[in-house]
Amino acid sequence: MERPIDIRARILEEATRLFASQGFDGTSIQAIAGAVGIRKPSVLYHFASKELLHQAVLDEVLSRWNEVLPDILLVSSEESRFERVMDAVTSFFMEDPDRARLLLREILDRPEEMSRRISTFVRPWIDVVAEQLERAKRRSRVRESLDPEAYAMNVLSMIVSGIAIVESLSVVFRDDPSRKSHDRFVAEMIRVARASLYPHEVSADLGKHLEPHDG
Amino acid sequence: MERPIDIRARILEEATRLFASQGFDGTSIQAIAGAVGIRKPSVLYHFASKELLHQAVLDEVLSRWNEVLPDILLVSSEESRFERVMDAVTSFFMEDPDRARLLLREILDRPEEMSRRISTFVRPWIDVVAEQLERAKRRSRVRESLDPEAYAMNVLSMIVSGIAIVESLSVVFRDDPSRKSHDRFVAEMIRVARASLYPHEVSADLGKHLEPHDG
DNA sequence: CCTACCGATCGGTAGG
DNA sequence: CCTACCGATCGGTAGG
Repeated sequence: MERPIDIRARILEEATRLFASQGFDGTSIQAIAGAVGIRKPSVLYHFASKELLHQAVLDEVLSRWNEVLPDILLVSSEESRFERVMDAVTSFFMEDPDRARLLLREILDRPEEMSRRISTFVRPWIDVVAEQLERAKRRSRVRESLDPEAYAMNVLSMIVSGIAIVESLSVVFRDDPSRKSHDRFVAEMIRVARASLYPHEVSADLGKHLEPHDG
Repeated sequence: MERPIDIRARILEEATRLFASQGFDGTSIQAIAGAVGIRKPSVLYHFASKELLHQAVLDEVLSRWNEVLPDILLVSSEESRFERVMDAVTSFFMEDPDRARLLLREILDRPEEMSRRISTFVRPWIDVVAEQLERAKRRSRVRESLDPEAYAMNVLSMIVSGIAIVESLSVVFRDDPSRKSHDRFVAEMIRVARASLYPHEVSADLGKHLEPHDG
């Protein structure tokens, strides 16, 4: 039972989990090896250095991001593009909150390196979305006072950070059934993003991302 | 010139800066000693262990928080309380973005410990603000669909995270005069928080936090 | 993929 | 506040 299958993938999996929760400096190769069930030099056989393993973990997250986003930009009509992108980004990070924690840590740990990555991976579709919002503004379909680029970056930042830390924030809620306050926080995050976009009240289908939890 | 004055305060100052930018695990006592201009064991004379220094750094940030917030809650009228608290929180973290980075790192590194601290330091005034928002909702002064507790936590999360990482996100803007895109991001953050609160368009005095940079 | 081992650095102590 | 030093752990290598 449970044959090795692909040790390299197992190392990446555990490294992702540990880097996300303990940080790069807080995670030893020893700890990763232990989680996989092998010895330290075996990890270094598959990834020549800790830094290269770190790059591989980041590359995996960013390449999955690149699998999802371009399709959505192409497929969506201009009208629904922003909503679709926001839904896709939210789903992407809620699917595995370690992605959000990992990227947030990277921004804190290596701000200049991540600035370059953001230019490469984020700017292209921020540009597309911002352009669409700009046009929508001229047609008065979104608020006059909205700053399209700044708005798009704020929504992205809010989603990534929010999903990364929601578990620790949930203690504040007077709720109890564990998962409930997590969902309330995320649903309100989406409401804030939408409500600050449109000039009028909207009662859109909030909370659609939460369905998997509800059953 | 530049006499020692208070070495203990200097250690706290450099430790705060380094913990915020490199993280706890990424900062050695050696590095802190070097920044202060003393030797490693001298740091450990003033703070018996790295962990105790870490606690002292956090305690200082949280006690400054406690100096500012309670007064604002007491002084503000119920009508303006939320706006006042949001302004105070924004000012607090923009005054020294290391505070935001430090707290964000703590939430990522020690989620359970920080949950307890959040219960102690944040919940009390989230409760007050949420109660006010609840009453305002009944009087239809804020949006029907708004979840007061979740909204307050989202705004707090957005402010802390946004200020912590704004420098890395600013590369996306087509701006150039360096500081400008930083300000645009923060101004839009405040606009998003306000616009998603009220049922009607508001043209409040946005960007008042940005004055120090402009003048 | 392992055992055995490397120099460097870690947090921390002794003793002044 | 310093020099000198401790054991433990770090990332990484040799060699099979």
